[in-house]
Amino acid sequence: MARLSFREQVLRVREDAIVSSVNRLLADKGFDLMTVDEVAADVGIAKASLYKHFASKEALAAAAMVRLLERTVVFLDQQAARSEARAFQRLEAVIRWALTLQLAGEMPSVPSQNSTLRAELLANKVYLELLLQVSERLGEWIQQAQADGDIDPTLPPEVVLLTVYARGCDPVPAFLKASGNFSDTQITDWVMTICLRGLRPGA
Amino acid sequence: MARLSFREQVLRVREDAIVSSVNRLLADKGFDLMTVDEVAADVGIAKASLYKHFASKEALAAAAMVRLLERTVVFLDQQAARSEARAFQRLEAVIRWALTLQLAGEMPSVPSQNSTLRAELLANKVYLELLLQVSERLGEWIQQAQADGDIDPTLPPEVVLLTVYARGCDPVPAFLKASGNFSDTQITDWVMTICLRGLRPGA
DNA sequence: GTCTATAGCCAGATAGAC
DNA sequence: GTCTATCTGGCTATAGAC
Repeated sequence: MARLSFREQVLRVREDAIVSSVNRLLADKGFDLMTVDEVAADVGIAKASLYKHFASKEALAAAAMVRLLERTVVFLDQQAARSEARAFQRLEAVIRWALTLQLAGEMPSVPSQNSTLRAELLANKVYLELLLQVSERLGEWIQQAQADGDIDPTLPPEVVLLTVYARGCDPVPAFLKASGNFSDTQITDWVMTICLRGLRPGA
Repeated sequence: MARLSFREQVLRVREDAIVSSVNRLLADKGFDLMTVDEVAADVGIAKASLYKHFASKEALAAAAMVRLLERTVVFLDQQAARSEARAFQRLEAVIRWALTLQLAGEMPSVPSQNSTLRAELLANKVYLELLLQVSERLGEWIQQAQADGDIDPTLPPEVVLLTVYARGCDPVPAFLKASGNFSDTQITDWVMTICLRGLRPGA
């Protein structure tokens, strides 16, 4: 039993290494331009070995998305534990975290246009359940923040939620970073400001 | 000479039909998922004929981007003619126009990640010149709006410019439209509000 | 479970007749 | 310039030995 457990641990470590590579490549090139050959080369194993762990390229991307959502749940737990914080501040922290991930090149991007990928994600129960959980918890904070007068109450929560999610694939931070003129902190602050207060002058 | 001119006209009409198809397919599926076979089928000609007009798939996309920029210049001219308008109102009109294009499925999307496409665009002098012209004219309006106190003067104009450009590939409008719960006008107004005033309650 | 080698497919691009 | 037919390369996925 100890030996079997050890093997399982090795398996998990290897699969985690695979998902890490996929995560980075998805952040770097996106799903369509990422090739399974690259993933295999990055992990350092043969392509056929990859397919022993994951059934398809879509399954690889799904695993990366699931891990992202799992980490998001952990982050939401941490924020929920800040009993002194307002809902708005928690949302602010979530957006800031997403921007940090993106600037670090760790935010996987999966185009919603790809139909085969979309189908596989919608058929993935773990993914759907996590996505639902994250959306519901963010939705509660959004409504609380609206009740607190911190977020425009005339906006439908659905619109606010999508706006928050969209920070995960906002092209602006990457472009600003590529220009080389600004620090990550500056970029994050500006994008946060624009998201929360808009382009108009502050109060 | 009249006959040659006629032939040239036919040529231009055909190429315009090609670019229109490319434009729609780029808006619908994006560059990576768009296939040249689809373009040919949509136009109603053979693939080989397509290649008599455009040298590559990248050249097709570049032509669509050039046409978009040309139309943008026309729109900027119209706005510049509104002598009573403030710079901020002109920028507002530009963003609204971009959102309208997107909701109509006429905003071509070319991922900045694709290196071959990127290389071809950066080698395209017409494209670069138009992009520069648009950026400079928008940049002037942005600085004017900042001087007028309509846009936060602490934001670098470069950041504001990228934020404006990003409205052209904002995934939020399409998602809201796909939900089927809102009209195009509502969607546009909300995204405009969020872009200009942020998520915070209005003044 | 790991590898090498390859099947199968699809998309970009071209040849050559008309 | 338009077509049909084809080439070529790259990518997903798998076969089969170890």
